[in-house]
Amino acid sequence: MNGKHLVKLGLEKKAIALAQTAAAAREKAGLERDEILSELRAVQANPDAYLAGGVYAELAAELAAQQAKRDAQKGAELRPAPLPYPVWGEDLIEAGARTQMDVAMRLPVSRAGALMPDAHVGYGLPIGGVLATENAVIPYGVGVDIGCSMMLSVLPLPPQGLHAEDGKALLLKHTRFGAGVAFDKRERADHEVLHEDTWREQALLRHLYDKAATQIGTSGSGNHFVEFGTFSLPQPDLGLEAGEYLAVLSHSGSRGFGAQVAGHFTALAERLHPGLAPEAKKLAWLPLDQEEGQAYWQAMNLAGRYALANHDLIHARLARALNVQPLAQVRNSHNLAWKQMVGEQELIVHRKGATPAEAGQLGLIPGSMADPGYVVRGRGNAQALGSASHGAGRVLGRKAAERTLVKKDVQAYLHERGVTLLGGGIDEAPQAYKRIEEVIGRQRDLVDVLGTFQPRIVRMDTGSEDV
DNA sequence: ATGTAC
Repeated sequence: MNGKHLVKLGLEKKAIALAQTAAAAREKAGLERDEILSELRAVQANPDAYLAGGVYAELAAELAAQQAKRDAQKGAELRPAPLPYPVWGEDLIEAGARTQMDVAMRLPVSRAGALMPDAHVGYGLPIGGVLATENAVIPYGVGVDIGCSMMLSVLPLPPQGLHAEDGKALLLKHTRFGAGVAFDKRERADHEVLHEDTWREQALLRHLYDKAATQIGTSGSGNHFVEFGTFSLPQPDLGLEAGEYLAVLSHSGSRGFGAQVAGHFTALAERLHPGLAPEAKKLAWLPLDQEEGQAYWQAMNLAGRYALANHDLIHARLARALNVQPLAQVRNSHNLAWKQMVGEQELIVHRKGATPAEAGQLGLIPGSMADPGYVVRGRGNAQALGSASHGAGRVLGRKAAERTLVKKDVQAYLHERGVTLLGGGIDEAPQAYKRIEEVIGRQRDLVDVLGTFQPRIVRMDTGSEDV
Protein backbone atom coordinates (compact mmCIF):
# COMPACT_ATOMS: atom_id res chain seq x y z
CA MET A 1 0.00 0.00 0.00
CA ASN A 2 1.38 3.40 -0.93
CA GLY A 3 0.16 7.00 -1.15
CA LYS A 4 -0.91 6.61 -4.78
CA HIS A 5 -3.63 4.16 -3.88
CA LEU A 6 -4.94 6.59 -1.28
CA VAL A 7 -4.76 9.62 -3.58
CA LYS A 8 -6.80 7.57 -6.03
CA LEU A 9 -9.49 7.27 -3.34
CA GLY A 10 -9.64 11.07 -3.38
CA LEU A 11 -8.16 11.56 0.07
CA GLU A 12 -6.40 14.79 1.05
CA LYS A 13 -3.06 15.21 2.79
CA LYS A 14 -4.09 14.89 6.42
CA ALA A 15 -6.55 12.09 5.66
CA ILE A 16 -3.87 10.24 3.65
CA ALA A 17 -1.52 10.22 6.62
CA LEU A 18 -4.26 8.88 8.88
CA ALA A 19 -5.31 6.30 6.27
CA GLN A 20 -1.70 5.12 5.92
CA THR A 21 -1.41 4.58 9.66
CA ALA A 22 -4.66 2.64 9.70
CA ALA A 23 -3.72 0.62 6.60
CA ALA A 24 -0.38 -0.34 8.14
CA ALA A 25 -2.19 -1.69 11.18
CA ARG A 26 -4.52 -3.71 8.97
CA GLU A 27 -1.60 -5.12 6.90
CA LYS A 28 0.02 -6.19 10.11
CA ALA A 29 -3.21 -7.93 11.03
CA GLY A 30 -2.80 -9.93 7.77
CA LEU A 31 -5.27 -8.26 5.40
CA GLU A 32 -4.62 -7.96 1.67
CA ARG A 33 -4.35 -4.59 -0.01
CA ASP A 34 -7.70 -4.95 -1.84
CA GLU A 35 -9.44 -5.84 1.40
CA ILE A 36 -7.97 -2.76 3.09
CA LEU A 37 -8.92 -0.49 0.20
CA SER A 38 -12.43 -1.84 0.39
CA GLU A 39 -12.55 -1.06 4.12
CA LEU A 40 -11.24 2.46 3.46
CA ARG A 41 -13.99 3.02 0.88
CA ALA A 42 -16.52 1.99 3.47
CA VAL A 43 -15.10 4.48 5.99
CA GLN A 44 -15.19 7.20 3.34
CA ALA A 45 -18.77 6.43 2.44
CA ASN A 46 -19.98 6.68 6.03
CA PRO A 47 -17.34 8.10 8.41
CA ASP A 48 -19.91 8.58 11.20
CA ALA A 49 -20.18 4.78 11.63
CA TYR A 50 -16.46 4.54 12.48
CA LEU A 51 -16.16 7.45 14.91
CA ALA A 52 -16.72 5.40 18.05
CA GLY A 53 -13.41 3.53 17.99
CA GLY A 54 -11.13 1.09 16.19
CA VAL A 55 -8.23 1.63 13.77
CA TYR A 56 -10.30 3.88 11.49
CA ALA A 57 -11.63 6.24 14.20
CA GLU A 58 -9.14 9.08 13.62
CA LEU A 59 -9.50 8.91 9.86
CA ALA A 60 -13.28 8.88 10.24
CA ALA A 61 -13.16 11.99 12.45
CA GLU A 62 -11.07 13.85 9.87
CA LEU A 63 -13.37 12.82 7.02
CA ALA A 64 -16.46 13.80 9.01
CA ALA A 65 -14.95 17.24 9.76
CA GLN A 66 -14.15 17.76 6.07
CA GLN A 67 -17.69 16.82 5.15
CA ALA A 68 -19.11 19.27 7.69
CA LYS A 69 -16.94 22.02 6.23
CA ARG A 70 -18.11 21.22 2.69
CA ASP A 71 -21.72 21.26 3.89
CA ALA A 72 -21.16 24.66 5.52
CA GLN A 73 -19.64 26.04 2.31
CA LYS A 74 -22.56 24.66 0.35
CA GLY A 75 -24.98 26.21 2.88
CA ALA A 76 -23.28 29.57 2.33
CA GLU A 77 -23.66 29.54 -1.44
CA LEU A 78 -25.51 32.52 -2.89
CA ARG A 79 -28.49 32.01 -5.17
CA PRO A 80 -27.56 32.69 -8.82
CA ALA A 81 -30.18 35.47 -8.94
CA PRO A 82 -31.81 37.60 -6.25
CA LEU A 83 -35.33 36.79 -5.08
CA PRO A 84 -37.64 39.51 -6.38
CA TYR A 85 -38.46 42.34 -3.96
CA PRO A 86 -40.58 45.50 -4.19
CA VAL A 87 -39.06 48.98 -4.14
CA TRP A 88 -40.79 52.18 -3.03
CA GLY A 89 -39.57 55.43 -4.58
CA GLU A 90 -37.32 53.74 -7.12
CA ASP A 91 -36.55 57.11 -8.75
CA LEU A 92 -35.10 58.36 -5.44
CA ILE A 93 -32.75 55.42 -4.87
CA GLU A 94 -29.11 55.25 -5.98
CA ALA A 95 -27.91 52.20 -7.91
CA GLY A 96 -25.51 51.11 -5.14
CA ALA A 97 -28.36 50.55 -2.70
CA ARG A 98 -30.14 48.32 -5.24
CA THR A 99 -26.94 46.34 -5.80
CA GLN A 100 -26.58 45.78 -2.05
CA MET A 101 -30.20 44.69 -1.73
CA ASP A 102 -29.75 42.31 -4.69
CA VAL A 103 -26.86 40.62 -2.88
CA ALA A 104 -28.95 40.35 0.29
CA MET A 105 -31.75 38.68 -1.67
CA ARG A 106 -29.28 36.06 -2.94
CA LEU A 107 -28.43 34.83 0.56
CA PRO A 108 -29.57 31.24 1.10
CA VAL A 109 -31.35 32.31 4.32
CA SER A 110 -33.30 35.16 2.67
CA ARG A 111 -37.02 34.65 2.03
CA ALA A 112 -38.42 38.14 1.34
CA GLY A 113 -37.36 41.77 1.33
CA ALA A 114 -38.28 45.33 0.41
CA LEU A 115 -36.54 48.64 -0.17
CA MET A 116 -37.89 51.86 1.34
CA PRO A 117 -37.76 55.23 -0.49
CA ASP A 118 -35.04 56.66 1.79
CA ALA A 119 -32.67 53.82 0.84
CA HIS A 120 -28.98 54.52 0.40
CA VAL A 121 -25.72 52.57 0.64
CA GLY A 122 -24.63 51.21 4.03
CA TYR A 123 -22.47 48.37 5.31
CA GLY A 124 -23.98 45.03 4.27
CA LEU A 125 -27.70 45.65 3.99
CA PRO A 126 -28.50 49.14 2.62
CA ILE A 127 -30.02 51.72 4.96
CA GLY A 128 -33.74 51.61 4.22
CA GLY A 129 -33.54 47.85 3.60
CA VAL A 130 -36.00 45.33 5.01
CA LEU A 131 -34.95 41.68 4.91
CA ALA A 132 -36.80 38.57 6.10
CA THR A 133 -34.67 35.50 6.76
CA GLU A 134 -35.43 32.00 8.00
CA ASN A 135 -33.80 30.92 11.27
CA ALA A 136 -30.96 33.42 10.83
CA VAL A 137 -30.11 36.86 12.14
CA ILE A 138 -27.64 39.12 10.34
CA PRO A 139 -25.80 41.60 12.61
CA TYR A 140 -25.20 43.96 9.66
CA GLY A 141 -28.85 43.53 8.72
CA VAL A 142 -29.59 45.43 11.93
CA GLY A 143 -26.66 47.80 11.72
CA VAL A 144 -23.96 49.20 13.97
CA ASP A 145 -26.33 51.32 16.02
CA ILE A 146 -28.55 48.55 17.35
CA GLY A 147 -31.92 49.84 18.48
CA CYS A 148 -31.48 53.30 16.98
CA SER A 149 -34.85 54.91 17.52
CA MET A 150 -37.13 57.97 17.61
CA MET A 151 -39.27 59.46 20.37
CA LEU A 152 -41.75 62.33 20.48
CA SER A 153 -43.25 63.96 23.59
CA VAL A 154 -46.16 66.32 23.05
CA LEU A 155 -46.16 68.90 25.84
CA PRO A 156 -49.07 70.82 27.39
CA LEU A 157 -47.61 74.12 26.16
CA PRO A 158 -48.24 76.30 23.11
CA PRO A 159 -45.48 76.27 20.49
CA GLN A 160 -44.57 79.86 21.39
CA GLY A 161 -44.37 78.86 25.07
CA LEU A 162 -40.62 78.43 24.89
CA HIS A 163 -38.22 81.15 23.78
CA ALA A 164 -35.25 80.12 21.68
CA GLU A 165 -32.74 81.23 24.32
CA ASP A 166 -34.49 79.23 27.04
CA GLY A 167 -34.76 76.19 24.79
CA LYS A 168 -31.06 76.40 23.98
CA ALA A 169 -30.18 76.58 27.68
CA LEU A 170 -32.34 73.53 28.45
CA LEU A 171 -30.79 71.46 25.67
CA LEU A 172 -27.27 72.44 26.74
CA LYS A 173 -27.98 71.55 30.35
CA HIS A 174 -29.93 68.32 29.89
CA THR A 175 -28.50 66.59 26.83
CA ARG A 176 -25.02 65.22 26.09
CA PHE A 177 -23.58 64.88 22.59
CA GLY A 178 -20.37 63.46 21.15
CA ALA A 179 -18.61 60.11 20.79
CA GLY A 180 -17.70 58.62 24.14
CA VAL A 181 -19.66 61.13 26.21
CA ALA A 182 -21.28 60.25 29.51
CA PHE A 183 -23.04 62.10 32.29
CA ASP A 184 -20.99 62.95 35.37
CA LYS A 185 -21.64 60.50 38.17
CA ARG A 186 -23.48 63.19 40.11
CA GLU A 187 -25.89 63.82 37.21
CA ARG A 188 -26.33 60.22 36.16
CA ALA A 189 -29.91 58.93 36.14
CA ASP A 190 -31.07 55.41 36.83
CA HIS A 191 -33.42 53.36 34.66
CA GLU A 192 -35.04 49.96 35.06
CA VAL A 193 -33.16 48.63 32.02
CA LEU A 194 -29.96 48.80 34.08
CA HIS A 195 -31.49 46.44 36.65
CA GLU A 196 -32.31 43.63 34.24
CA ASP A 197 -30.82 40.20 34.92
CA THR A 198 -29.93 40.03 31.22
CA TRP A 199 -26.69 41.92 31.87
CA ARG A 200 -25.42 38.97 33.89
CA GLU A 201 -26.22 36.32 31.29
CA GLN A 202 -23.29 36.86 28.92
CA ALA A 203 -19.64 37.70 29.56
CA LEU A 204 -19.87 40.40 26.86
CA LEU A 205 -22.85 42.06 28.55
CA ARG A 206 -21.20 41.92 31.98
CA HIS A 207 -18.16 43.58 30.42
CA LEU A 208 -20.23 46.36 28.81
CA TYR A 209 -22.48 47.10 31.78
CA ASP A 210 -20.40 49.94 33.24
CA LYS A 211 -20.12 51.71 29.91
CA ALA A 212 -23.87 51.41 29.42
CA ALA A 213 -24.57 52.71 32.92
CA THR A 214 -22.34 55.78 32.51
CA GLN A 215 -23.67 56.66 29.02
CA ILE A 216 -27.38 56.20 29.66
CA GLY A 217 -29.45 59.24 28.79
CA THR A 218 -26.93 60.58 26.24
CA SER A 219 -27.34 61.21 22.54
CA GLY A 220 -24.03 60.45 20.81
CA SER A 221 -23.05 61.81 17.42
CA GLY A 222 -23.72 61.65 13.69
CA ASN A 223 -27.36 62.17 12.78
CA HIS A 224 -28.61 61.96 16.37
CA PHE A 225 -30.47 64.97 17.72
CA VAL A 226 -32.73 66.37 20.42
CA GLU A 227 -34.99 69.24 19.42
CA PHE A 228 -37.90 71.41 20.47
CA GLY A 229 -40.43 72.16 17.79
CA THR A 230 -44.02 72.65 16.80
CA PHE A 231 -46.24 69.59 16.57
CA SER A 232 -49.23 70.20 14.29
CA LEU A 233 -52.21 67.89 14.59
CA PRO A 234 -54.93 68.72 12.04
CA GLN A 235 -57.46 66.15 13.37
CA PRO A 236 -57.96 64.89 16.93
CA ASP A 237 -55.74 61.88 17.53
CA LEU A 238 -53.33 60.34 20.08
CA GLY A 239 -55.88 61.33 22.71
CA LEU A 240 -55.25 65.00 21.84
CA GLU A 241 -57.38 67.78 20.46
CA ALA A 242 -56.44 69.10 17.04
CA GLY A 243 -54.05 72.00 17.28
CA GLU A 244 -50.45 73.07 17.67
CA TYR A 245 -48.27 72.00 20.59
CA LEU A 246 -44.74 72.43 21.83
CA ALA A 247 -43.03 69.05 21.48
CA VAL A 248 -39.67 67.33 21.93
CA LEU A 249 -38.32 64.99 19.26
CA SER A 250 -35.21 62.86 19.74
CA HIS A 251 -33.15 60.49 17.60
CA SER A 252 -30.78 58.31 19.57
CA GLY A 253 -29.34 54.82 19.74
CA SER A 254 -27.56 52.35 21.98
CA ARG A 255 -24.28 54.31 22.14
CA GLY A 256 -21.00 52.55 22.80
CA PHE A 257 -22.73 49.54 24.31
CA GLY A 258 -24.68 48.71 21.14
CA ALA A 259 -21.72 49.49 18.91
CA GLN A 260 -19.58 46.95 20.76
CA VAL A 261 -22.31 44.32 20.67
CA ALA A 262 -22.57 44.87 16.91
CA GLY A 263 -18.82 44.65 16.42
CA HIS A 264 -18.50 41.48 18.48
CA PHE A 265 -21.27 39.58 16.71
CA THR A 266 -20.41 40.80 13.22
CA ALA A 267 -16.90 39.38 13.65
CA LEU A 268 -18.36 36.15 15.04
CA ALA A 269 -20.77 35.81 12.11
CA GLU A 270 -17.95 36.33 9.61
CA ARG A 271 -15.85 33.64 11.31
CA LEU A 272 -18.79 31.22 11.15
CA HIS A 273 -19.11 31.72 7.39
CA PRO A 274 -15.62 31.62 5.89
CA GLY A 275 -17.07 30.25 2.66
CA LEU A 276 -19.41 33.18 2.04
CA ALA A 277 -18.88 34.98 -1.28
CA PRO A 278 -16.84 38.20 -0.83
CA GLU A 279 -19.70 40.50 -1.89
CA ALA A 280 -21.86 39.01 0.89
CA LYS A 281 -19.18 38.98 3.60
CA LYS A 282 -20.82 41.82 5.53
CA LEU A 283 -24.11 39.92 5.44
CA ALA A 284 -22.82 36.93 7.42
CA TRP A 285 -25.57 35.54 9.64
CA LEU A 286 -25.92 33.68 12.93
CA PRO A 287 -28.27 30.67 13.02
CA LEU A 288 -30.99 31.40 15.56
CA ASP A 289 -31.16 27.77 16.67
CA GLN A 290 -27.52 27.90 17.75
CA GLU A 291 -25.90 29.45 20.79
CA GLU A 292 -24.30 32.32 18.86
CA GLY A 293 -27.59 33.37 17.29
CA GLN A 294 -29.41 33.17 20.63
CA ALA A 295 -26.71 35.26 22.29
CA TYR A 296 -26.96 37.96 19.61
CA TRP A 297 -30.74 37.94 19.83
CA GLN A 298 -30.57 38.51 23.59
CA ALA A 299 -27.92 41.24 23.35
CA MET A 300 -29.67 42.95 20.40
CA ASN A 301 -32.97 43.16 22.24
CA LEU A 302 -31.24 44.49 25.34
CA ALA A 303 -29.56 47.17 23.21
CA GLY A 304 -33.01 47.97 21.77
CA ARG A 305 -34.48 48.48 25.22
CA TYR A 306 -31.40 50.43 26.31
CA ALA A 307 -31.73 52.82 23.35
CA LEU A 308 -35.37 53.50 24.24
CA ALA A 309 -34.28 54.07 27.84
CA ASN A 310 -31.92 56.79 26.58
CA HIS A 311 -34.91 58.56 25.03
CA ASP A 312 -36.93 58.07 28.22
CA LEU A 313 -34.30 59.86 30.27
CA ILE A 314 -33.77 62.66 27.74
CA HIS A 315 -37.49 63.40 27.61
CA ALA A 316 -37.93 63.04 31.38
CA ARG A 317 -35.16 65.57 32.06
CA LEU A 318 -36.58 68.14 29.66
CA ALA A 319 -40.19 67.71 30.81
CA ARG A 320 -39.12 68.01 34.41
CA ALA A 321 -37.08 71.14 33.71
CA LEU A 322 -40.18 72.67 32.10
CA ASN A 323 -42.28 71.42 35.00
CA VAL A 324 -44.75 69.61 32.73
CA GLN A 325 -46.00 66.08 32.09
CA PRO A 326 -46.16 65.04 28.42
CA LEU A 327 -49.69 64.75 27.03
CA ALA A 328 -48.74 62.01 24.58
CA GLN A 329 -45.64 60.09 23.53
CA VAL A 330 -44.77 58.17 20.38
CA ARG A 331 -41.68 56.10 19.82
CA ASN A 332 -40.26 53.45 17.54
CA SER A 333 -37.04 51.56 16.85
CA HIS A 334 -35.78 51.59 13.28
CA ASN A 335 -32.59 49.47 13.50
CA LEU A 336 -33.64 46.08 14.82
CA ALA A 337 -34.82 42.57 13.89
CA TRP A 338 -38.20 41.14 14.85
CA LYS A 339 -39.82 37.71 14.74
CA GLN A 340 -42.77 38.21 12.45
CA MET A 341 -45.28 36.09 10.56
CA VAL A 342 -44.72 36.45 6.82
CA GLY A 343 -47.52 34.57 5.10
CA GLU A 344 -47.74 31.29 6.99
CA GLN A 345 -44.16 31.33 8.22
CA GLU A 346 -42.41 32.97 11.16
CA LEU A 347 -39.39 34.80 9.79
CA ILE A 348 -36.75 37.16 11.14
CA VAL A 349 -37.54 40.60 9.74
CA HIS A 350 -34.53 42.93 9.79
CA ARG A 351 -35.22 46.63 9.51
CA LYS A 352 -32.05 48.61 9.00
CA GLY A 353 -33.23 52.16 8.87
CA ALA A 354 -36.88 51.26 8.38
CA THR A 355 -39.90 52.11 10.54
CA PRO A 356 -42.19 49.29 11.67
CA ALA A 357 -45.56 50.07 10.09
CA GLU A 358 -47.97 47.28 10.92
CA ALA A 359 -51.63 48.28 10.65
CA GLY A 360 -52.34 50.92 13.30
CA GLN A 361 -48.73 51.10 14.55
CA LEU A 362 -47.49 54.61 15.31
CA GLY A 363 -44.14 55.77 13.99
CA LEU A 364 -41.91 58.82 13.54
CA ILE A 365 -40.19 59.72 10.28
CA PRO A 366 -37.86 62.73 10.68
CA GLY A 367 -36.83 64.96 7.76
CA SER A 368 -33.63 66.80 8.69
CA MET A 369 -32.41 69.42 11.17
CA ALA A 370 -34.63 71.99 9.47
CA ASP A 371 -37.26 69.92 7.67
CA PRO A 372 -40.47 68.55 9.14
CA GLY A 373 -40.75 65.16 10.75
CA TYR A 374 -43.91 63.08 10.24
CA VAL A 375 -45.98 61.27 12.83
CA VAL A 376 -47.44 58.30 10.98
CA ARG A 377 -49.73 55.34 11.43
CA GLY A 378 -48.81 52.12 9.66
CA ARG A 379 -51.06 50.57 7.03
CA GLY A 380 -49.65 47.05 7.41
CA ASN A 381 -48.59 46.68 3.80
CA ALA A 382 -47.62 42.99 3.49
CA GLN A 383 -45.31 43.50 0.49
CA ALA A 384 -43.31 46.03 2.54
CA LEU A 385 -43.29 43.45 5.39
CA GLY A 386 -45.14 46.06 7.47
CA SER A 387 -42.49 48.78 7.08
CA ALA A 388 -41.88 52.36 5.97
CA SER A 389 -38.86 54.65 5.58
CA HIS A 390 -36.99 55.79 8.71
CA GLY A 391 -36.31 59.29 7.47
CA ALA A 392 -35.54 61.20 4.31
CA GLY A 393 -32.36 59.27 3.53
CA ARG A 394 -29.09 60.71 2.39
CA VAL A 395 -28.62 62.07 -1.07
CA LEU A 396 -25.00 63.08 -0.31
CA GLY A 397 -22.59 60.95 1.73
CA ARG A 398 -20.78 62.64 4.61
CA LYS A 399 -17.64 63.37 2.61
CA ALA A 400 -19.56 64.49 -0.45
CA ALA A 401 -21.56 66.88 1.75
CA GLU A 402 -18.39 68.36 3.22
CA ARG A 403 -16.92 68.79 -0.28
CA THR A 404 -20.02 70.19 -1.95
CA LEU A 405 -22.06 72.21 0.51
CA VAL A 406 -21.41 75.76 1.58
CA LYS A 407 -21.98 76.98 5.14
CA LYS A 408 -23.75 80.12 4.00
CA ASP A 409 -26.40 78.13 2.13
CA VAL A 410 -27.04 75.93 5.14
CA GLN A 411 -27.34 78.95 7.43
CA ALA A 412 -29.79 80.55 4.98
CA TYR A 413 -31.88 77.36 4.89
CA LEU A 414 -32.04 77.31 8.70
CA HIS A 415 -32.83 81.03 8.89
CA GLU A 416 -35.68 80.79 6.38
CA ARG A 417 -37.32 78.17 8.57
CA GLY A 418 -36.62 79.87 11.87
CA VAL A 419 -34.39 77.06 13.15
CA THR A 420 -31.84 77.68 15.91
CA LEU A 421 -29.02 75.13 15.78
CA LEU A 422 -26.61 74.03 18.51
CA GLY A 423 -23.70 72.02 17.13
CA GLY A 424 -24.47 70.27 13.85
CA GLY A 425 -21.94 69.58 11.12
CA ILE A 426 -22.22 70.45 7.45
CA ASP A 427 -22.43 66.70 6.76
CA GLU A 428 -25.84 66.79 8.45
CA ALA A 429 -27.08 69.80 6.44
CA PRO A 430 -30.64 69.58 5.11
CA GLN A 431 -29.14 69.71 1.62
CA ALA A 432 -27.41 66.36 2.26
CA TYR A 433 -30.83 64.69 2.53
CA LYS A 434 -33.59 63.77 0.12
CA ARG A 435 -36.67 65.99 0.25
CA ILE A 436 -38.77 64.46 3.01
CA GLU A 437 -42.00 65.54 1.27
CA GLU A 438 -41.05 63.42 -1.75
CA VAL A 439 -40.02 60.45 0.40
CA ILE A 440 -43.34 60.58 2.27
CA GLY A 441 -45.13 60.96 -1.05
CA ARG A 442 -43.67 57.67 -2.31
CA GLN A 443 -45.05 55.65 0.63
CA ARG A 444 -48.69 56.68 0.91
CA ASP A 445 -49.60 52.98 0.73
CA LEU A 446 -47.33 52.20 3.69
CA VAL A 447 -48.34 54.87 6.22
CA ASP A 448 -50.96 57.54 6.89
CA VAL A 449 -49.68 60.89 8.15
CA LEU A 450 -51.48 62.10 11.25
CA GLY A 451 -49.29 65.05 12.22
CA THR A 452 -46.09 66.94 11.50
CA PHE A 453 -43.28 68.28 13.63
CA GLN A 454 -41.37 71.42 12.58
CA PRO A 455 -37.99 71.68 14.37
CA ARG A 456 -37.25 75.04 16.03
CA ILE A 457 -34.39 74.57 18.49
CA VAL A 458 -32.08 71.75 17.50
CA ARG A 459 -29.08 70.22 19.20
CA MET A 460 -26.68 67.82 17.48
CA ASP A 461 -23.07 66.82 17.94
CA THR A 462 -20.41 69.20 16.71
CA GLY A 463 -19.50 67.95 13.24
CA SER A 464 -16.10 67.94 11.54
CA GLU A 465 -17.07 71.34 10.16
CA ASP A 466 -19.70 73.35 12.01
CA VAL A 467 -22.57 75.04 10.22
C1' DA B 1 -22.45 55.24 14.89
C1' DT B 2 -18.60 54.45 17.90
C1' DG B 3 -14.25 56.26 19.90
C1' DT B 4 -9.84 53.80 18.64
C1' DA B 5 -6.50 52.22 16.06
C1' DC B 6 -4.93 49.56 9.13
